[in-house]
This record gives sequence, structure tokens and C-alpha cells, in this order.
Amino acid sequence: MRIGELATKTGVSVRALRYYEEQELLGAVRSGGGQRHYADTAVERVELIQLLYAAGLSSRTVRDLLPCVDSGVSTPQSRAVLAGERDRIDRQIAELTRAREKLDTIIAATSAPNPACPYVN
Amino acid sequence: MRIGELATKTGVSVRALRYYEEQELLGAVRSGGGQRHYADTAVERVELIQLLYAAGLSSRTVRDLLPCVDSGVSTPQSRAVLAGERDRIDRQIAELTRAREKLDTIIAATSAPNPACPYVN
DNA sequence: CTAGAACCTGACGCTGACGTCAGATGCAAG
DNA sequence: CTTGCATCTGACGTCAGCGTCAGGTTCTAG
Repeated sequence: MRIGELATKTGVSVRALRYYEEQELLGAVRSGGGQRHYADTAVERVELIQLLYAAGLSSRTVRDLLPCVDSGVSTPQSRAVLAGERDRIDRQIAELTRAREKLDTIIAATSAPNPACPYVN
Repeated sequence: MRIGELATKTGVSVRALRYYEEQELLGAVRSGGGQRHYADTAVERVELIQLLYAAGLSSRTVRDLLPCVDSGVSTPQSRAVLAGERDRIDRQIAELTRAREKLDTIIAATSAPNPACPYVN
């Protein structure tokens, strides 16, 4: 599978895939002419990378964790990183939940008929 | 209240407060010498800005919404923005939840005793 | 064999929310 | 009056995850 096909299958850009390789997140074998060829499993790998990015992990952190995912074995350090990121995500969810509640409050407050000027709405 | 005091009270930097003014998110009256002076309500205002930032809103969006918060009145446009941001936050929470589950899976998989090498753990 | 689509390697550009530094001024205490 | 901390205005620096462009090469269909 070449890079264009992987890009369309995963929905990420060709540039991004090359960036992942540069960051050592995604390996590829090279053809004689130097073109990248990917295994089928690369699709899941890219999706995992995207998921972790969306969760706020840096490429550095992802790079450190991927070997651990592949091997199924974690070191005390990687366990600490994993737990730390999980807690950070928990806090972020809590913050987002608060923000959503705040937005709901604003929506309710501004959508309600204005008592001082009832015909505005 | 001068800028340094507001900074310590809210936990954000002096630079950030000046940036908020530049983005028209936070007003201040000036003393004769040009120094900024803030009302007590500025503390809540800054906390609101931080909350919205943390939720992924841009300063542009926050600027558009603040008048609506202050006046208690929303326009159809601002209602659309509010609803859109709320939905985006919902999707983001869902994504984070998925990521957390994935991390939990990884933690469980790598922390479990390795069947091929049981004494590693 | 050849056209042209897909791919390659640099390398610079972009964005947002500030950090940071320089040099000048304001303000309260002694 | 002076010391010295707080504040001021500009303006450049940062960082990550790519976008984009230039100029050259590889692969595949006909």
C-alpha cells in the first residue's frame, strides 16, 4: 500500500503521514525507487495516533508509548506516563463538562424572554 | 485593582491580561499615568475567559459572545454560535472518553502479567 | 516508449496564546 | 528627593502539527 492510498483510507493528509514517519510514529519499507510502502496494519496505527493526538498527547509522548503498545509490555516509566495522561484526560473532560454547563446557562439566560423588554424575543 | 493584583488573584500572567485587552475581551480604565485599573468583577470575567479558552473557543468567538453574556440578550447568530460550540464540546468529550478507554485498555494489557514471560512483572 | 499521475526531499509558512526582552515611565515609602 | 518595584509600549520568539511550493524522480497504463 502506497502513501496516497493510506491517506485516503485514514483521512489524514500525505504530509501528515510523512510527518508521522519523521516523528518515528509510523514505519514504512521503501521500494527500490525510494517510495514508502505500508502494511495493512498501518491503517489502525494511524487511527490510534490520531486518537491520541485528539486526546492531547504530544508526538513525543506517543512515540514513547507505541513500543509499549506493540510489545504488550510496559515499564514503570511508561506506566507512569500512561496513568498521568489518563488523569489529565479525566481533568480535561471535567473542565469541558463545566464549560458546557456554563454555555448551557448562557444559552438559557439569553434565550429566555427578557423581562425588561419582553417583545425582543 | 492594578494588573499585578488581578494576575495573582486569577492565576494568569500579566502578559495574558494585556493580551485579553488587545483582543477586546477585558476592559480597563486608565489612571493618569496610563496604568490599567480593574473592577472586582474582572476576576470572574477572567475566569470565564479561561474556561472558554480551555473549552477550545477562540478569542474571536469569545469576543463575539461576551456582549451577549453581559447584556443577557442573544441574537439568532449568537445563539447559533453558542449551540455550535456546545455541540463541538459534546463531540470533544465523546472523543476524549474514547481515548481514555483506549488508554485504559493499553494500561490493562501492558500491566497484566505477560503469559510468555510471567516473571517480568 | 511515453505521458502523466503519484511520489520524493528539502524548506519555508502558518496559527494562537502567550513568553520574553528592552527601554522608558509611574507610584508609594522613607 | 530618591530609591526601587510595578507598570507601560513595542516587537520579536516559541511551539506543534501540519500546509504548501519548488524542482526532480518513479511507476503504471496504453
